[in-house]
Amino acid sequence: MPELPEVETVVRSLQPIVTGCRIQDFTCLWPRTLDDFSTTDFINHIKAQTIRAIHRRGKYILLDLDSGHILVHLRMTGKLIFSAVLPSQNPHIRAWFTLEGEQYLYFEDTRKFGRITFRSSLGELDSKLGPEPLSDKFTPELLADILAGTSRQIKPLLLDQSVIAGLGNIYCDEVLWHAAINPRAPGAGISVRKVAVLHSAIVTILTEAIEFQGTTIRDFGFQGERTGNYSSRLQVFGRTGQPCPRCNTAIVKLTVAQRGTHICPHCQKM
DNA sequence: AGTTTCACCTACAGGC
DNA sequence: TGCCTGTA
DNA sequence: GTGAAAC
Repeated sequence: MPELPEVETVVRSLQPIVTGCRIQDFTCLWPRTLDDFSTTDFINHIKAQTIRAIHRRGKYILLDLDSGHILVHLRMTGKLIFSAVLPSQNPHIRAWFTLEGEQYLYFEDTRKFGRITFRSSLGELDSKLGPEPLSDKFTPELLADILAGTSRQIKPLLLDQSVIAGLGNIYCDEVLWHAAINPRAPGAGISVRKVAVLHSAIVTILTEAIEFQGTTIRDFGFQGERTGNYSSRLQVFGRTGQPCPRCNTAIVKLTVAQRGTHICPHCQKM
């Protein structure tokens, strides 16, 4: 499940190899991969354009072209991989860009939830997403403001991409454990002290996860066989029944906002 | 506005 | 082994 | 992981 650190890892792995590449063609085997374009319309927008830069906004991969941008969202199982060959034996390849010089940027996606689209400008995307948690704009004061005004539960709030862009299920559980906050706690009720800890947990955990090239539980990978190494640093996610690293109480799994949620019932009391 | 449920798909783990 | 259910 | 539809 690619979240901010995984998407950032993909972007960094592709950055040195795709920038400067010229797009020759695009093939789509699963039409729904293209969000709101027919394959021919999409090709008309991107054809013969050069990829000038690759970056990330929230969980979106953005390929800047001479004119306009390709947006890629990996959702649950998507992978964007650069290769000189198209793995013909792989049944999960949904689409690919043919690049000049017999090279490919292919989109592999087991569950078919991932999406690719095109936008002339990024304004619309930017306005639907909340602040980047690793930008200077994301201050403890901003987080305090976000939480102060709402009775919404903290976990679904942090997962809402229009509130903060980039957190997903894994890192949400991790940061809440670090700040010792119950995932069902209303935003407005959280103490000033815990908000400060939560802010620094968000920044440090996302930063460290990027350094470890993300978390691989099952599906996440990039550039062939490479996988994330942050799995070994997880404190609560996927550790049901194991001792809390802080107090040794057994980690419990519950459901919050329809998502599997891992907490220490002692550290994260309501 | 906020919350809940469901749909979108495939693979795999666990129980029997 | 194989089916069914639940979960990512 | 996300968006639409329904309370």
